[in-house]
Amino acid sequence: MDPVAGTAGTAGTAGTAGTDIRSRRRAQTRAEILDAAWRLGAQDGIAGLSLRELAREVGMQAPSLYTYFDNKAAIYDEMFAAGFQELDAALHDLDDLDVDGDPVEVIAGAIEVFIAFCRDSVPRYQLLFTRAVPDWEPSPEAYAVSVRSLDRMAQQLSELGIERPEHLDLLTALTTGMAAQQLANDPDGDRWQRLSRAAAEMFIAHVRS
Amino acid sequence: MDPVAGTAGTAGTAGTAGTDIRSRRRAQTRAEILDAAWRLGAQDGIAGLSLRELAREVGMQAPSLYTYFDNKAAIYDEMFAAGFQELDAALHDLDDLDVDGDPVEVIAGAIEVFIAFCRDSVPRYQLLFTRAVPDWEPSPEAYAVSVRSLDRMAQQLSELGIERPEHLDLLTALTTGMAAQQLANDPDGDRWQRLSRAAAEMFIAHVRS
DNA sequence: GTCTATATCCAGATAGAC
DNA sequence: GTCTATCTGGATATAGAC
Repeated sequence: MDPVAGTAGTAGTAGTAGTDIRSRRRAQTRAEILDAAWRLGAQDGIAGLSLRELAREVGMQAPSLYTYFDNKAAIYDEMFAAGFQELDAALHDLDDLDVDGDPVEVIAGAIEVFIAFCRDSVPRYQLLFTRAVPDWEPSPEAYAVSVRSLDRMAQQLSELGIERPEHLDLLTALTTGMAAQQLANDPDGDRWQRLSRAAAEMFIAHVRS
Repeated sequence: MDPVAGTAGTAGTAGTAGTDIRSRRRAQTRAEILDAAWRLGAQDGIAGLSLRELAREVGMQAPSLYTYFDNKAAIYDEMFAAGFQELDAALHDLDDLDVDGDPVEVIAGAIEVFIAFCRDSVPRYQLLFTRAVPDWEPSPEAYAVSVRSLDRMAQQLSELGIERPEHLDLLTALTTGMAAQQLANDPDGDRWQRLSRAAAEMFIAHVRS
């Protein structure tokens, strides 16, 4: 009943970082629910997620989910924010190459990683980068997470000398377009992913011209 | 009651090209229904189309729609095929430039036209180029229409000397990516559309290298 | 915290009278 | 060809017992 190693959380608040035994258990159940949501999203598309199914997947009845999340939109919100944090992590590894890397190598790596990230979880791709879920859009808080993530990407590019907005816009169109084509038209192959280097060469040549 | 200028259609068949008075009236009502479907799709997203709403929009009760279409999927199918025929028409005008045009000009024009086409009708864009409608995919017949349309586009590009599959794949990714970014992030502006020429220059320079 | 039962609302599709 | 009435099945969400 007492805090084990409390830092800030008050027992019983809605935070996910509580250290109280109860809140730890609660956080774990929430994580299980979100895991199950990704799993179901991979089966029926993220837009097809139903709370009944989700509850069954974690072995409870649908109304019990409301103990852990305010509503369905809150579940999407948490998944959305978590997805961008995973994108940050995936792109963070590229930082090692930034220092003395050829821009072509860095951009090629970034495109490659981005497409791989999208392929790694189709429902995550749908939730983060398409408007696949009707009647839902990220809450301001969740949206802020995505903005920060994209800002960091722009920051990394500016360190390569790519700073003109037109260039950034071209690159985002190219990269997201390649990912979209890959998932839509060759989900099990690498028809667009293997063009990452060619795309990077094309783009850098344009920036330098 | 008698055929007016019959060519082939038998009165009462499912064809849309009948010349019988009855079948002409039927074709017109079908067209009205499809018009209304595009209109509603612009309001709530093409995925949110409901047969009840659609019926109300054309002044009938929902079950009456089944006189004109087998089911909801058949409505989507006709809209899908019609959308690609409209794309053909939009791109057909570019043929005039093909003969002696600079490839950069032709590609820039094609990108520009494609983005404009997508912006011209968001629900059409959603239906043709995204997987926005859950539990629906085009029938083989409708799909064949889209394949023919894309084949024609590839044919036009090969006349410009762009024939390597890798180049076609890069161009489709770039073009669809620009359209997607335009609609998602600047629906009322031209932030990506105005980059059509820059994108074309970038692409052609790459092809020539 | 979990359950059963239910409220409320919506969907696509069919039966059968007129 | 159009209608009313209905079937069937789904959804999110809440009330209240335990």
